[in-house]
Amino acid sequence: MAVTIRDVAKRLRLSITTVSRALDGYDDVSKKTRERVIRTARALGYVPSRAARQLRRQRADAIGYVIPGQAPYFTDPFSSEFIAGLGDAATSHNLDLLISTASPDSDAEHHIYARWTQSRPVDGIVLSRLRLKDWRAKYLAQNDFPFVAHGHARLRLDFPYIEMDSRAGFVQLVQHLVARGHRRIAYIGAPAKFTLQAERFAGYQEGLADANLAFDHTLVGESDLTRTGGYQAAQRLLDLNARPTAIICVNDLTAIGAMRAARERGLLVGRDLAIAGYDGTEDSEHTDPPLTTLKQPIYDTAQRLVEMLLQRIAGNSIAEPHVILQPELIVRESTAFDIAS
Amino acid sequence: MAVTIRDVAKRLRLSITTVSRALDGYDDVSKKTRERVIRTARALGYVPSRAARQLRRQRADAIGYVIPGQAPYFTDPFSSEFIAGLGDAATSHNLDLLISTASPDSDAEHHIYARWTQSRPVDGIVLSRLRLKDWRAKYLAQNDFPFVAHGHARLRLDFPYIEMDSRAGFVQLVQHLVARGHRRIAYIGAPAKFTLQAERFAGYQEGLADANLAFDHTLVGESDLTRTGGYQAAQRLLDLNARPTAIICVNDLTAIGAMRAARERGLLVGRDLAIAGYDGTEDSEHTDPPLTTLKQPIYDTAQRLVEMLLQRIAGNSIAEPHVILQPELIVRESTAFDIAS
DNA sequence: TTGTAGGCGTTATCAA
DNA sequence: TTGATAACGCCTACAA
Repeated sequence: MAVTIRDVAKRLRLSITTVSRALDGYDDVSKKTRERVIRTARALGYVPSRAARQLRRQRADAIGYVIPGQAPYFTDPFSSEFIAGLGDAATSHNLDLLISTASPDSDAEHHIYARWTQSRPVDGIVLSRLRLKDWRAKYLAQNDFPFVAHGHARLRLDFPYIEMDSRAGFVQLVQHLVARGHRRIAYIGAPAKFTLQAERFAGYQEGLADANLAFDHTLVGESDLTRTGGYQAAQRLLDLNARPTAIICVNDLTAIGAMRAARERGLLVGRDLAIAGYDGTEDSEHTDPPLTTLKQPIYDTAQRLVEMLLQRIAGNSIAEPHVILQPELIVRESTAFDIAS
Repeated sequence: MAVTIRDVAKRLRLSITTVSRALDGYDDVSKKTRERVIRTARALGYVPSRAARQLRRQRADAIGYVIPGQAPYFTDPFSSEFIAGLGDAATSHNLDLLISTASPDSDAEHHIYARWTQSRPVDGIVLSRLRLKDWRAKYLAQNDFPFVAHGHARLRLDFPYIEMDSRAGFVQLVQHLVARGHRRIAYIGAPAKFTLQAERFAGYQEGLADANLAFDHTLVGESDLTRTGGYQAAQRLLDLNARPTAIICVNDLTAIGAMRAARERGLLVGRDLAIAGYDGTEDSEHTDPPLTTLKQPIYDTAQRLVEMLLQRIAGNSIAEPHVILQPELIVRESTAFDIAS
């Protein structure tokens, strides 16, 4: 058994009350006693039992995050950078981070949220990859369970979130391609239920409209946000009679898959075909050629979300509950050259 | 406040003892009572409090994993696939998975392991990316804290692990390159303290010796297992007067960085320069050209490690405590062609 | 400034 | 087959 507060108290011939208060920094403990307590506690290697503290204080000092995605394609750089941000923020606040995995709208997903809200191993939850009608947001709000989100939903619900103005980003991206002479610009998106798809697709369409380019539904493909999904969707687009000269992808992974499809057809990306992504992950710097992308600050956003969540848990109002950030267009070689139209 | 066992008992006019035993499946409860209890518990939405249960049973029903690496370069596909495996296995055993982040041998790393062993929010720990003299293994063994590892250490310590025979894999890889006509084969590794480096580097050297090729230390570079690290190390190698015709990289990320360095020098990977990696992550399928690699079953290994850890926690002996797996050589275009020597 | 005592929600021991 | 009761380790109102 690990050393408990009792052991510390016994050693010092003090009551556990005094030890507890000394360690928690109450000011009704004499300076001398406090020092003795702290020294002894450290010497004995005393760390309060998480479970006991949780039970007594009725909070877990932990937050939870469920990784979206489907085995075996979990290798999403977005998630891992996001988790890193959550993990570091959690550590710096002396919180635990609980992680689970579940694919969107699966039984497993319902299970885990039910368990976390009932059994309370976490005080709050971070949501990502929101859906337009996100049942998780509804459910958590109904149960009055603290949560914050990366992105928002189309629900009559007010909750704290940070979202990217990816719509504006995609408009900008289309402009960039149009300026390079592109007229047949394709789009590979994600399933319609995701907010990110709704917004990025809207940006794509708005960008076309701004440039007086007709929307052509045959130039729209769908992926599942993975490399392989992008690869498959791009194959179809590139085999069209009237092939697009540019493909905008819903994220970097999709773009990486699309680049592969282009190569297999002997197309030189950047010259014969422009390809762009979204996220600005490290991958995008090292593709061949380097990938034009819209960069979002994943790591920092995750950290900031934890701060917001802590405010929510503490019951404080959040200074800026709805944060909207602009993605940064990073132009690289994959869209660097003018297309003769 | 959530519904407690008391509420269930009160509703049924039973003692909390009976309710507890009924729900935990003890056989000294009448069938009828058990059914009533289960029905009512479900109706009320009762889920046992994690904290109370932990305190009473003296176990957390949770396992922990610390992601190795340094912000902001956490985007390591190995880690994210590993976490997915741990997460799924944990979920299927009704365990929580606690995640933290710390760079190797940092203060933060010492901190988190101390906290986890003392404060006991987890019953056991999974270690990865072992170091030759891994203080974590020593520390956990000393404190008699259950753990399993991906890879092993050079310590007089017996603990359960799963490791890849990456040494044999690299020997095989060198053979493959030699058969393609390569004589100047370079190696980009990781810091020497990592077991994976010791083994892969040994395999590289052994492969050279088997082929009667002299070892040339100028052909050895070091990276930090990231794309950027691989990129930088490859730059130096490719600027040598006597340039290597092949580069073996300690992992896929390093190889991806190396490919970029090659492209920037106008070298066609696969024809002018062979490059190979290790891990067999999804990335490797989509590089230009697709990357030859040694594939290890990251997801499955993580799941299997959880099973082993559970045995350790339960105090059972593990049927096969030291598992050694062979990586699978996947030859792709990045090493597909013969080199004229 | 320090100590006593009760209870957070469970499970385990023992008695009925 | 069921129930009363005592912990698990900690925090805190209240008493001294």
